[in-house]
Amino acid sequence: MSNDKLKLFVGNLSFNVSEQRLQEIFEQAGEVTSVAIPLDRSTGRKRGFAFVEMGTQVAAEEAVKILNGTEVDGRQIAVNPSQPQTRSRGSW
DNA sequence: GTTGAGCGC
Repeated sequence: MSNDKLKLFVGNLSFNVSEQRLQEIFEQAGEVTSVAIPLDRSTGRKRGFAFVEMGTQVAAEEAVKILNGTEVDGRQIAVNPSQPQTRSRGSW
């Protein structure tokens, strides 16, 4: 079965790569709707991970299977479907 | 170098 969300979590990311770079990479798998690299809200520095949203679910699955383990800037990225945005207490 | 975003007490 394949019932993942359109949101993709990218871990083990190189600090040298940018959202624009990620989008080009993920467009190989399908339609990229959005790319985001969250920064540390305390320091404003990169944490080494990113989020990518695909226009369709099949594209997201293709991204996981094709781009997971892809070497970017000398570092292999980990692509997985993202979990719900675990807010400590703001879900309701 | 791994789950964002408001978040501290």
